Amino acid sequence: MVDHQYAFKQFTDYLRSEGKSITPERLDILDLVLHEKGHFRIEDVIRKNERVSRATVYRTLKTIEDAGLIKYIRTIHDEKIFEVVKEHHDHMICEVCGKIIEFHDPELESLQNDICASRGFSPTRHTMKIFGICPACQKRRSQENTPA
Amino acid sequence: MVDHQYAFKQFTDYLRSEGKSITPERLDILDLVLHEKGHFRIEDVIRKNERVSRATVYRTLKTIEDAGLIKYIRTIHDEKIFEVVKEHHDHMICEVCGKIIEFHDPELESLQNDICASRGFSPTRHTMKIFGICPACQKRRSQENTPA
DNA sequence: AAAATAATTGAGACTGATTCTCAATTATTG
DNA sequence: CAATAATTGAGAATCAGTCTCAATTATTTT
Ligand SMILES: [Mn+2]
Ligand SMILES: [Mn+2]
Ligand SMILES: [Zn+2]
Ligand SMILES: [Zn+2]
Repeated sequence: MVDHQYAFKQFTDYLRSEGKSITPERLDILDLVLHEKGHFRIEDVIRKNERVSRATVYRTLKTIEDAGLIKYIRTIHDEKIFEVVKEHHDHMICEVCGKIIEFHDPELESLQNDICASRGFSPTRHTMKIFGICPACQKRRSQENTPA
Repeated sequence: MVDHQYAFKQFTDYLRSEGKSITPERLDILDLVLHEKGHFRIEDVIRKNERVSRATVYRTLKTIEDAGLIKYIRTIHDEKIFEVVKEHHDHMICEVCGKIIEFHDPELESLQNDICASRGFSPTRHTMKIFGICPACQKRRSQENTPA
């Protein structure tokens, strides 16, 4: 999904450009994060790392975020959920099962830019979350409401 | 901006429909909240209320939120910011001064619905935040970069 | 209106998440 | 390699938010 080689270069370049050290802890966390599929929580990273301390996990996730390699969203329950930054996309979040569906729509993006332009606002990034019910949960519900 | 009379009715109706009591604490908090202009933080409400306990402020804001009269967004620094629910709108948030600009665009809304429909997702609500630089901060910046 | 019942409140303890402190360790620089 | 600067780990501290439970207040019932 994401070129690890390239991500490591991005990260080390970022560290150097900021005068930060390249430490095994930082590289380990990045490696772990790159191997996560989809969305993950901080506690996942803490647990999967016997080696690196909790404090450093927090510090390093922040650093990786600052480097632009990961970002986070908030679920309906306000939980922080991280993900590796790929192409830009937005999210649909199921209020029943919590499933997160990613989508991207160029028309939507350009419309947003138009809206900003019309107000003299210079956008750098955005987040959009649509809450609702995913197809699977809709099906499950309609079945429950139609007993045999 | 919002009809207080009507908001109180909405709230008391909600409380009754849920078998909840109509208490002076709840009415006080709602009143305070309705008098807030724009966006406010929980701590604002706690401070402005010598009378009502912290726990009850939290509980009551949750109740008012459940009644659909307020909602919250997260700033760039992850602070919870409440606001009284008016017509639906989205937000532009200035990364320099923190200013929150509200906007509404029907085209954007219908496009979102189309996108959901095309994926079989049944939307109930959404939040969209565009981060960037507001007109005022843009002007300030360009002036600073053009010394006399 | 008083009694009985049900819900709410306040104070402070508690929780879980995140940040901080600082001495010990490790990376970088020349 | 020595000197210097940055990072780390362990646990203390902080912070927002939640919980407990006895005392209080609202609602419902006689
Ligand atoms: Mn995603
Ligand atoms: Mn708003
Ligand atoms: Zn679902
Ligand atoms: Zn601004």
